[in-house]
Amino acid sequence: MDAGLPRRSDQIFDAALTLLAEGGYQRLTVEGIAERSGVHKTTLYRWWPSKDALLGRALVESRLLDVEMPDTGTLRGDLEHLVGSAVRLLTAPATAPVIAAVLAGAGEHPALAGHARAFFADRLGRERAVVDRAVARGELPPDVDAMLLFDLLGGAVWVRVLLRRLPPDPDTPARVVRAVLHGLSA
Amino acid sequence: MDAGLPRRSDQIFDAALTLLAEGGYQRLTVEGIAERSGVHKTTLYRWWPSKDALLGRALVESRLLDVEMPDTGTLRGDLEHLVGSAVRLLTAPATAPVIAAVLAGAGEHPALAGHARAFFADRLGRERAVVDRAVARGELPPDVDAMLLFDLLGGAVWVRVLLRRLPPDPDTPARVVRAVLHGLSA
Amino acid sequence: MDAGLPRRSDQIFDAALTLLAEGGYQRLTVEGIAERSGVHKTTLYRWWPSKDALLGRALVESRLLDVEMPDTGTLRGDLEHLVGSAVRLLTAPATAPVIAAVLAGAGEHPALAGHARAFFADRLGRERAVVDRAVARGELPPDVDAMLLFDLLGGAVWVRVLLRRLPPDPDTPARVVRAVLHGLSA
Amino acid sequence: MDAGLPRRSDQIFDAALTLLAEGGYQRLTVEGIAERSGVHKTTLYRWWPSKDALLGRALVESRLLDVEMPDTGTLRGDLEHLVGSAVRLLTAPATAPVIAAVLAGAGEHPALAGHARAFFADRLGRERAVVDRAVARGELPPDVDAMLLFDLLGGAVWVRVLLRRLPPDPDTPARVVRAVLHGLSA
DNA sequence: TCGTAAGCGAGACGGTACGTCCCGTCTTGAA
DNA sequence: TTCAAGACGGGACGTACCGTCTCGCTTACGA
Repeated sequence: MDAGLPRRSDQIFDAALTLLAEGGYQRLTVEGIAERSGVHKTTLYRWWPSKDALLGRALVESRLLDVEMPDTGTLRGDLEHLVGSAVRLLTAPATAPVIAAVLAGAGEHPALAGHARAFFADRLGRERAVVDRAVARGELPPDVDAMLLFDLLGGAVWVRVLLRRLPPDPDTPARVVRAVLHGLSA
Repeated sequence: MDAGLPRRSDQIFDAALTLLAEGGYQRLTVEGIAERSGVHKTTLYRWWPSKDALLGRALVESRLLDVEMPDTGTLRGDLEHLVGSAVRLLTAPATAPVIAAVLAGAGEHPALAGHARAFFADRLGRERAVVDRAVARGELPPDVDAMLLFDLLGGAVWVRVLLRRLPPDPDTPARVVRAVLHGLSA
Repeated sequence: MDAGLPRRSDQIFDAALTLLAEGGYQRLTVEGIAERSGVHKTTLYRWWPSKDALLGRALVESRLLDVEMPDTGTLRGDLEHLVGSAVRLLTAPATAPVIAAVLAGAGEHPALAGHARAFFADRLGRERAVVDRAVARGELPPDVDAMLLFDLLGGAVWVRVLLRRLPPDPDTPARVVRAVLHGLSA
Repeated sequence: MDAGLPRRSDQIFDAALTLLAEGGYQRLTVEGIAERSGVHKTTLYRWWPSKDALLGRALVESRLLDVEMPDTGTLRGDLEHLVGSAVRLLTAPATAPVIAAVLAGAGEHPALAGHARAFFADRLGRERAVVDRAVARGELPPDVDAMLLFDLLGGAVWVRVLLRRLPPDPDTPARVVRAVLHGLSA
């Protein structure tokens, strides 16, 4: 896809994500990555200008945060699937610490924030297919604001899991989807 | 609330928040706070175990993140007001970096995360009054899930402002509130 | 005499000079000094801006290169004594490597060169006493150029020992002194 | 003299000596020579085991340090000429840093030291002609110690120029030669 | 009122990580 | 097959903060 990567880029990315998940962004150090991946620190700086650049690339290269787009035949089914995926991403031991760390770091590190933004943009692009099918089926009006739809869904999951730290609840996807589709007013 | 604070705690808190706003969490250093507040580094460590603890306390002490609860007479009005406040909090130069920094730190420092959680819980408690009035006016069903309501609103704002970094848009509050009240389905 | 020195300056200076004698200027590293002296590298940089500054100070502080000024009663005796001292300084296992390293380094490091210069100036000042006594005894004309005298003596020793690497010869002092006092012409 | 030299050895030697004169031994780097001479670093290491070996060879190849042997008809004239040459060699912008660098390197690198020693030996060999003529003219006794003669002259110049860093003085050659020929005693 | 203890300024220190420079070796691909 | 290009492991550099520590001064309170 794009040009050069160091020979042992796999070990490097693995090391970066593992350390990130283990100790958070704070304890993710270039020297740690070097040691863990068996590569010299100098080599890391040869390829990436900073820890963040390396991490961003590692996130893209690993398919860790990829979400499969559902096609259940109904909008409700697709959305519940997506919400479930989001909850899983935010809670599974393999992914939760990575996401938490990236988004924690994004606050301070513009580079990380950029990566996060690109991630969301890409995801939204793929989510639009779900919306398009729903519009074709007449489940959503043709002028529906797809971004708002996913922001409501994703934002709620986000707040509940990461900020409120609510315990997992199997009903959450259904309730959130229902609220977004039909509203909460009397 | 709890006991001791050093003599010049005001200067210290000011210094901390100012530096935070100026340079982000990254450039908020204990030595910087010490220098800026005319207090010795040792003194800071005497009173707070870490930078984050100091910062957490500074946030509580300053009323920077306080939000006034609206009472416009209609649910829609109250909610739009709250969404507007949230957007402002997340974008105003004085508060945005502070929030970003807190959430950055929260990922790594349980103490800060606790502060953040408490902040959300407290806010929700005060927001319930808005919901109660709406229920009394028949604008919301009595069994409405108030937390979900505010999570949808807040989460969408959150995602759009912090993760997607959308440019400010005066229509956002109205559109988000309408979507949450009436749903997006056809 | 002059102000601050770190607590363990003795160990530091010892470490510096030992490493210098052992491995030459090349292998004299700040990290090596730190390790050897049980002091942290940061501490060294707190007190001296560079390796050279530290080394210069170490040379002054240790009295390694001090030479006792003779007073044998005759000029010839005094000078032979001084030449012998110089030869010894340039050949003794404890001092030769240090001098070699300093003067090797002086070529590239102005700071070291400055220290060397100061050393020679100081030495010359003390050597003048020998000349003054000789003048008083009538062994030297009152307008004798003391610096030239010692430069001839010292320079010859220098060239023979360090540049020509001649093997030690017990007659050298006498021959050099005689040549300088009476000349070589027919 | 000895076998192989890389194709662009001229550029390489030029680059080495230029960089040496420009920035001193310190800033003479293999990578710098490679870049400057348009040759790859690997090539340099193929032909010379070290920076110093390369430098030594470059010095021999360039005739930079050659000194023409005078024949003025008098010993005093010849010697003053030689002393003047030495002073010039040690102070001229083109040669001074080279000499300083060689002697810096000589302390640590036997190869360079060998070059230096050979240089002095060769020089002395050619200087003997001056002495022989003077003996023939009766200006020096037949058993004069030629090496000592030149060591006194050269050493004094050495000390004054390199160690004491005395400012240039047109009288120096005459005074030094007179002292060496006739002595300093009353 | 006076001593004793807490608060504080001052700053040396060990320590971790940073990002950089250059060294000398090793690998690879094209001529 | 040779040799350019250059990636790599490695060592040291000098810097920024961290959090700990010891030392005295001063301020205030309680006996």
